[in-house]
Amino acid sequence: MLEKYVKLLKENSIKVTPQRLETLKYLDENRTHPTVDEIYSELKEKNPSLSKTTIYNSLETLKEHGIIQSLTISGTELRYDFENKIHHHFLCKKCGNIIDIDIECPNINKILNSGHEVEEVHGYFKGKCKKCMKKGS
Amino acid sequence: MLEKYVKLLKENSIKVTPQRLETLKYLDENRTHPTVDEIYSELKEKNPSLSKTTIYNSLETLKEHGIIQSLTISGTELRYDFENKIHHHFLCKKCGNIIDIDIECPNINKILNSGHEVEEVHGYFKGKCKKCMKKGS
DNA sequence: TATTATATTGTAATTATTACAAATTAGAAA
DNA sequence: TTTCTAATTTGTAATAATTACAATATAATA
Repeated sequence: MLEKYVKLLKENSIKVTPQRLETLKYLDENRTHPTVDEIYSELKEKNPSLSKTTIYNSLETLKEHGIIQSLTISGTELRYDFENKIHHHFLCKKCGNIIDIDIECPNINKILNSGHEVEEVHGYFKGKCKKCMKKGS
Repeated sequence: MLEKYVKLLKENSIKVTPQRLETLKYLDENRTHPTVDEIYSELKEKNPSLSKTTIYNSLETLKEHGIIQSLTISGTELRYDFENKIHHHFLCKKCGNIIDIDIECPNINKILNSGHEVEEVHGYFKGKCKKCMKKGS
């Protein structure tokens, strides 16, 4: 069941540890762009000796290798995304949910031609989501 | 000299205070997307009794009224921009500079049609800037 | 000029993240 | 399988950004 994640780590020459596997599994199964604290709190249930520093370290390592990506959409805390392909995000200021927006960025080529070397592309929209709009208030 | 900023505040029915004027002036004259601390440190030179909380409050008020915008590009701290029209930004991971990228976002209409209400649009690119590329290393 | 709601100040609290040393462990080599 | 070592995990302490809040001061109105 964890084979998928073992493979991911080995392909990237990253040592396979239970903490890294569980972190990956959590991100894969929770596509809600969780915070470090959300990941930590959940995983600590099953592994009480888990340290939050380990979560920080694991996420950093996974990100460095391009396996996952981090979002700076909220401004106050980092959020993580198992999906590592470029896509956009919508943050609802009302309910706090972060919604995936699957659109291409047609501007990347312009940037590439500008002489800068692009490693990350982030498209963030912020406002009130469809659901919250319907609810009114 | 500060008339420009007085006008901006009055147009938005915001009380005119020296702190707000100086904050606006600083942002207008420093298009480097400064942090709260940078703004505070600089303005404190001329006004030693200035409180950092005031800078936070002023920036929040100005942002609420759409006079300035905040950037969450770095993830660890907010940055502020006098330019309030939609444009993109490039963060160089080497030198830390944030460069304005004047491109349109052709995707906004897609989002608007999706049922979400969009208040902010952020386009962030991260990597190594032209200058740092030339320097090598 | 007097009044009042709002803004500023200063301090303390909160929250996210990083630093770091000691203990543990994954994976290579014997 | 056992040993070894570099890398990882853990736990605590430190740092940094932001927010809360009460007391004081001030802008703008009457």
